[in-house]
Amino acid sequence: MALRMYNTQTGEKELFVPLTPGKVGMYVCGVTVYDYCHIGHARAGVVFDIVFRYLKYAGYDVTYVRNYTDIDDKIINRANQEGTDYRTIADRYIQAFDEDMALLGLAKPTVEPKATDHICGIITIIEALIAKGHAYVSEGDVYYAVETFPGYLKLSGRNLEDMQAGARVEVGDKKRHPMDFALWKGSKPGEPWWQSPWGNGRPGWHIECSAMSMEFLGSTFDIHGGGKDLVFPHHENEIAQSEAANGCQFVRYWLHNGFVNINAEKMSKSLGNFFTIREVLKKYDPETLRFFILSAHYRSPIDFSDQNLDEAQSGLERIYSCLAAVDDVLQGHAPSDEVAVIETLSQVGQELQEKVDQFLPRFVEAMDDDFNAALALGVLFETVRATNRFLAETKGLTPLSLQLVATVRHLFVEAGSVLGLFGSEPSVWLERIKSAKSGQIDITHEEIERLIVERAEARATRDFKRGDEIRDLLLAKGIVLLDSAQGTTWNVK
RNA sequence: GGCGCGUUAUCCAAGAGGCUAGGAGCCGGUCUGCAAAACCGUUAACGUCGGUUCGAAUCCGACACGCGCCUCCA
Repeated sequence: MALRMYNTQTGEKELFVPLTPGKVGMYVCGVTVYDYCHIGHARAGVVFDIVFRYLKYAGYDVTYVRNYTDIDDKIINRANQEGTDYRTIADRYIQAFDEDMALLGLAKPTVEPKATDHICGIITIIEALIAKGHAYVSEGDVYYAVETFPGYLKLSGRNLEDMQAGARVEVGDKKRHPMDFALWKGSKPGEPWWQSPWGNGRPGWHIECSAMSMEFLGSTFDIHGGGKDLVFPHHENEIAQSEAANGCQFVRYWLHNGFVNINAEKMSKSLGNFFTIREVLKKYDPETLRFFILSAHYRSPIDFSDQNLDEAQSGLERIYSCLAAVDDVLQGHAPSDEVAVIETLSQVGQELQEKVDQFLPRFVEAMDDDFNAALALGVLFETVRATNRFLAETKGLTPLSLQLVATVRHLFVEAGSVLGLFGSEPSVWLERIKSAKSGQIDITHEEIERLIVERAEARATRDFKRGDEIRDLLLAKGIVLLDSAQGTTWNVK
């Protein structure tokens, strides 16, 4: 099987063949840095992180470019509100973005360019567009004339007439056609500006991506990604700019991730139903959020809710618990490289061996099929079950069975490196979840410990009534007691 | 109005003509003084109505419901 991916432009899954064998150029629209990122940004970030990681895993030499749009109306507005300059705002939210994405475990792209570092490239493209008759100057602004580009709207499969029928487009008198869009905007007093052949001004939205992708990936490159909401107008406009200026195909594969919904409705700023990554991470572990995002196919919508996050956490805990048990077994029982003498596996051992043998082929098959991470997770869970069963039913681990368990561990590390999961020490991660939960209770650890001791004493004298009373008391406060041969520990419900 | 997408068991969610997806939950079991936790096992589904086919969640058509884009958006 070979990698196939869904191309928005054709509406089909296509076999991936890079422009240059062994190499991939990939550009993903980052963020406009004027506020903290929300869960929708988290999804886009994670989705294309997986694409990036999987391409590398598949052996490609990947150049991954993800930009910061650090000059824009929204940034300027925000700066005016706060009585500061655009740079302060942009830098603040670039830093916040970096922090959020690092928490979510995103690998660093090869390059993370800023629009304002590419003003020259932007001006060059605009000049070329004007020279070729695709753009025109109008009172200090420069606009792209959409009617001059025959392929306009080919990505979203629409036409200009239909678009205007529902028209909520402002007809600016500076524009020749209502759908024309700004490449360059003359600056008003007090606004940031750069010198240009058309006077002082700043770039419009869209053009920065054409300039930066061309700078780092060339006129034609393999993959361009972003959220579905960027298909129109952002990506259409990028195509129009780049293809008209360069006279060649811009992007070979267009990838778009689905939305994050709240109660089945798109999360968006205008609806006011959004959560920032920071807010969510106060309550949930970042890996839980990442796991949640990966539990659905990247093109489907996902519904963000406490219940769904809780379920994701339960699932991830299941995997980490299994890995913790595996590490426990492996600790002190380093599997020897010597092949065991004549030794055969038990029935459950053979079943696990089978899962282990199928693991990578099935994982790769899932990921090859348009990055189906949800299916890939299914493979992991099946292996977890087989491993748990093997561990539970195997007494006295032989060299062969230890080797098997060690292989399981390696496979999870390998798959985890592609999914950006299981980077933590399992026992540490589980402990962190526990302590995070304990932040939400109103009883001190000392008090809990005192009651546990009291209960132990009661049980020692077979005063089970008192013991159960204490257990119920703690349960009412959300504390679950875990009795074991080694004593009693506790957890938050 | 134009264009597009979706509807899978209690919930989340893969799959896309015949082959156990998976997770959470329920229930049963192991363990326990009893529980809990953990682990094991188990259950159930393809929106409605037609059509194509030996065979349809899967393909085709109609309908219903939900959603998205057409304005800034990941």
